[in-house]
Amino acid sequence: METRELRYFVAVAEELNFGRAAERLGIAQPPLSRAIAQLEHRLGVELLTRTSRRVSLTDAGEVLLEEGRAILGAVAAAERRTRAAAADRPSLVVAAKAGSSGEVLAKLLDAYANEPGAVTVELLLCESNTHVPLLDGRADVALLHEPYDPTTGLDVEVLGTEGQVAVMQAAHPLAGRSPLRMADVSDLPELARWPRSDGTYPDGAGAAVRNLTQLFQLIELGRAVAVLPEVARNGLAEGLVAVPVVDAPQVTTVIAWPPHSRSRALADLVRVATGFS
Amino acid sequence: METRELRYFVAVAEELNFGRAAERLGIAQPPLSRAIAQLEHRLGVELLTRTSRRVSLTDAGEVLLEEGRAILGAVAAAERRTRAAAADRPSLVVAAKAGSSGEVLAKLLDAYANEPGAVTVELLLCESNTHVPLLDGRADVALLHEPYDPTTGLDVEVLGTEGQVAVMQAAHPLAGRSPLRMADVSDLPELARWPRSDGTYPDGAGAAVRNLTQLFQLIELGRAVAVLPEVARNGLAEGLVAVPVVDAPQVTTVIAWPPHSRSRALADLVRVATGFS
DNA sequence: GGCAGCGATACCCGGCCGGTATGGATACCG
DNA sequence: CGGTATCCATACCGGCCGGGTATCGCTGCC
Repeated sequence: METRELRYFVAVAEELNFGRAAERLGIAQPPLSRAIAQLEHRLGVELLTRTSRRVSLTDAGEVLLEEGRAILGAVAAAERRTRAAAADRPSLVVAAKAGSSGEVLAKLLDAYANEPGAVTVELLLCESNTHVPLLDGRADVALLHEPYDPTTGLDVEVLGTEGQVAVMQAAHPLAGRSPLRMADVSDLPELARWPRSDGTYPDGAGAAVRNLTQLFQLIELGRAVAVLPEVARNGLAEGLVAVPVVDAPQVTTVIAWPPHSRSRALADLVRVATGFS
Repeated sequence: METRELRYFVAVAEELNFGRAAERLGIAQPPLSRAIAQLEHRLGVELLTRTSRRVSLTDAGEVLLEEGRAILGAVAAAERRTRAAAADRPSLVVAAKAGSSGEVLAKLLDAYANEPGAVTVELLLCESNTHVPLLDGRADVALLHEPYDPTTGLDVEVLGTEGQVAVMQAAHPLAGRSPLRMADVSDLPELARWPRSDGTYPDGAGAAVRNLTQLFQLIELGRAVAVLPEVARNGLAEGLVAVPVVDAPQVTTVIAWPPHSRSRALADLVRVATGFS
């Protein structure tokens, strides 16, 4: 199985439409049809059911889609890491969610910079899906928040745990009540909705947001309420309040990296990070 | 980067000889040279340094070798799992080291067979490197022993922990002393040597063994001594003794599976396994 | 029933992969 | 010190395959 075949199959499986997939791949539709047919023939497995009107995935196709995405990510990662290893000046790329864990990050970078043998550290600030750059090799290490960021297939060390608070306008009806429970906020029409890992939004009435800047703007306008880790209390804007949500899941901040990583710099960074837990 | 290029590069990187690598790949040497040169050109990175007499890996080459092996394993796994998903009768393949953990395994398989919705379970008995079939998709789940089996990149649940004993002839000079320390046995000329993951043996004087049958035969002949998990006491042959080694690392038996696994059958098996810890 | 959308088929062309032959460099040996 | 064996690179050629265009056949839908 060649990566070209996997790229083609993943495109078709995601679009569920040969024409659009071909366009996305920058080739014509007939060679794509043929490539998929060849792949199915070589595997001896039917991956897609085509009624000449609608394309859908078989069970085997679902499996190959998942595996294929992982492989394509690994290939991209391999290329990036190989090039990075050839660069004479070694460096570490740290992925983190913009806005969140700013203090932990600052402390970590300061502490690491004082290490003997510290290398250049680049920051990769993400809006969401902070784990993705780790999987495709754009980052060497990431700060993630369980249970919101997926960590399967990654090595992790726990840095800390905290509860969550509901952030809202001081004038909000719930602002006076304390403590809150999840049931109090989960039905709010203005509860913020975050994108899923595929970029789509879950159904619901609340505001669809993509990053913390958007979110706080909407909260200040009274158009949104959000449940966030406790650190969000720090530097809260005028007119906003944070109310503890006692039964919200605990948020665990972890430092994560791809398995098999053997870089000295990464090991140092992780050691420093876990040192001041 | 195509998997063909990765296969070629991994072959050359492992053989460090274009001729032998080409032979192993079943192609002639010149196309292989060209393919590697093209790969280097496209990556913009020198992967191998060739003096027309000796080939060696650059730092970037080392990285790509490691990543490439993982990718090729993942590709093989994807093919196997896709085919398995197409088979109408689902089944689970469990990898385990032959001879070791026999009781745990028997209990586990019995308990799982009584589960509602249990699927057929196949056993894949390995001599060593039990984790490999997990990485290349020949197995869905494995029983591993930390710290001897690598578990990076796998999801694991701990099943149990035990100490280790030194197994030797009853006539051995150390047989009377109890307890032993690692220092007592680590210098023994007849201490058994196990293969590393690449199949080569570490240097040393002891007997080179590949599986437990060989090992016990050599121990009975007085040609070997081995440090093994405590379960090895059970059913020890006549004339052999097991002496506790107090400072040997604790052996943890874990059940491990590839991350992202979403099969119902696997989840059931893991639940059953952790249930009777 | 006509039409639009979509995948499959037919056929052609060019590039690339793989082959053989050979050159050039280096270590080894007499 | 020259000969030779070894090993990788280069040169060149042929066939296969991936990609293109044109077109057909099927299926919902107005």
